Amino acid sequence: MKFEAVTIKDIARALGISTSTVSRALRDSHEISPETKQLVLDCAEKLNYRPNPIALSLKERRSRSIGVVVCEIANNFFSQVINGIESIAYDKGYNVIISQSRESYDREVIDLQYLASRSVDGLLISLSTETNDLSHLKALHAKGFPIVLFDRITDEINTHKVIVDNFKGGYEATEHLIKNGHKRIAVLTNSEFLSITHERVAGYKEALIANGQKVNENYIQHCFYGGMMFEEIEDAVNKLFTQRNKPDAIFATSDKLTTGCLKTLKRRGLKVPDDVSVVGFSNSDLAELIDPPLTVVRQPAFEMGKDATELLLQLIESKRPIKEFEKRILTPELQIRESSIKKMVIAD
Amino acid sequence: MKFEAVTIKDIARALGISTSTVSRALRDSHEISPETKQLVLDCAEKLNYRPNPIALSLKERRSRSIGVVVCEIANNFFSQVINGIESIAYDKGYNVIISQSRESYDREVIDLQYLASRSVDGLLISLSTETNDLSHLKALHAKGFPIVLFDRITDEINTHKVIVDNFKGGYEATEHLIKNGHKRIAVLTNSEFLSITHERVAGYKEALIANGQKVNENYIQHCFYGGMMFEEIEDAVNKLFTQRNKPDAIFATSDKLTTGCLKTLKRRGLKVPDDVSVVGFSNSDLAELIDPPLTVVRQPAFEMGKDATELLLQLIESKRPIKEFEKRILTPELQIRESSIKKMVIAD
DNA sequence: TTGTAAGCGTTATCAT
DNA sequence: ATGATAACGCTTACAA
Repeated sequence: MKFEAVTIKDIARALGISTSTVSRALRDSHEISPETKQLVLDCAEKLNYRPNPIALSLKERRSRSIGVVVCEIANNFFSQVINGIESIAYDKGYNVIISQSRESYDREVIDLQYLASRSVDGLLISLSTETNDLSHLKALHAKGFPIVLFDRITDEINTHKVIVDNFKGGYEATEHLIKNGHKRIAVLTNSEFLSITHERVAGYKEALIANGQKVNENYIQHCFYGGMMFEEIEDAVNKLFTQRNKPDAIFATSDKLTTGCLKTLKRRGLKVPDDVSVVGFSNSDLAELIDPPLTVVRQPAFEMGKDATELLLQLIESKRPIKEFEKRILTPELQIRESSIKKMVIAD
Repeated sequence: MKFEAVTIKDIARALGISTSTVSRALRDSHEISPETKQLVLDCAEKLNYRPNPIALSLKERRSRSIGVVVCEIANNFFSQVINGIESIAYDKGYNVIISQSRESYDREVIDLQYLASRSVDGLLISLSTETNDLSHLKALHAKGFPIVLFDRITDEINTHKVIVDNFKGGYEATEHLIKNGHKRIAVLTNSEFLSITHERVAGYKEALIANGQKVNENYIQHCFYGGMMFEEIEDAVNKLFTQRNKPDAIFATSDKLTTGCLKTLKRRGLKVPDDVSVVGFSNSDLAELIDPPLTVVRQPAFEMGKDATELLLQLIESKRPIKEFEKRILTPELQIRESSIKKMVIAD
């Protein structure tokens, strides 16, 4: 009882004309008589004809769909990016096919391979935390497959990229803590494989140095899986607080790390900001309702999704090869909510 | 410079054999000599052959992809549902194509039509707030197109459905407020078109009645667009607090309404729970970190996505028509965090 | 203006 | 065991 869809053939048969005529009439070709055109259009309407996009894809060698690979959908930042992606894709008549790497290199490779085997016209990808070897992406890119990297990027592949100014985000967050008198600022961050880690930590370090503070490697805690399992964050935070010189502030470099950090501190009975101040990357609505309202670095996620998609469609639809690849750098916003940061006495 | 993909033809040519032989070898047909098979396999490997899923789709009249229509991706609840959907789809080798109605009936119709025109094998949908007329879905369903409804469903279509026990969620949330002595409990809810609205409000009303309280229609505020624009929530909350008999508690029936409600109260300078207690549906991680930690009704969103997808794939892959459609009802969890609710003196 | 036929990549049927 | 051919639904030279 599968439903048989109406094809161009059915219309042709019904009208006693050829399929090519029908096709032309539907595509509004000028080389067709107005009468026939109307006839076909009416018939198509009556039979509720819908062109088969798959047949079209086969013919045109394009699917009008783009693939998206992110580590996780259920994440404020990425779901907002996807929102941006979908908004542009919808406008341009493209489908969005989503798949999650779940921070696994193997899954990323599989996802990529699957999507790229011509079921999508191009790819938007934010690398998984495990991804160190980029041969899968390189191979694809070398074949001329349109790819745009966003958020977690790599310099090993020369294509369009969209990121926020992670250095700036890290710098400003740290600087804000310093300005409030903090002297022992720790950073809770992701895998060292990730570009965002380097950039945000670099900003952190630079802010310390620019303000005459020393970088203390013990204050830098990496969560390899970015907190996919909560215990990872818990361990990292615990490590920070079991050293002699406990930090007086923490800068968390991602949505998940920020939430996890707050949760862990609460469990340890540490008050924010009385015992320790916290600033983190966060795209959650709730940051301002948290106890106390949190100072956060907010990323223009929606815009990132839109930009990345625009660039990708540009790649897909451009006839001639792109001369130079664009690296678009958006600006993150430090949303200051004073109560979340303890004013320390600045003695010097 | 479009990359030319390797086809079965290329292998055939390279080996000087026919495409049918290649096809058979790749599909591991038994009616083929081991030598040829090995030859083909090696060659395919060498040329890095990938079957073209589009050609396959055309042939098999199935795309191995499913469509998902939700009002919004950047929403804790829905992104968690999508996570569940993706997890099952991935296991079963299906692609997930997402599109957002953005609470617009027109977009929902377009999305549906587009997805259903044979580019997906089935559809998972949670209705938009504007959706009152169901003819688009009915037509599709009547044609035998596999559809599973989740969360915001309708009884007008006889197919598999997955929801949480919204009545129970509404009942327990309200009951919890009553148990703490609240006498003037308002409800902030969605459009009257939505099933979730009816069910949750019904639970609310029933809890009131069961506890000897009267239902006050002035305490029931609907946000037609579910808070897509924040002002809507602000207006609704403001209405609650400009009547003579101001509520002493609010039950918010969705993620977005809960957040928006808290935000509005804060803007109005109303303290939770000193001035008004709040309980809401919420799937945010941050509920427990809010000030004060919020008592919420949490929905098993991931499970909902998984269940809906399983049912859909069952529909898609079943040869014979389903005898009876299943309505799966998951259980929401009332996560009580006492500090968010003011203990009122129970006088009677 | 309209029809015929080839082709997109694959598999299934029928020969050989 | 292998090859030729048709078919999936559509577009587009090329003919008529």
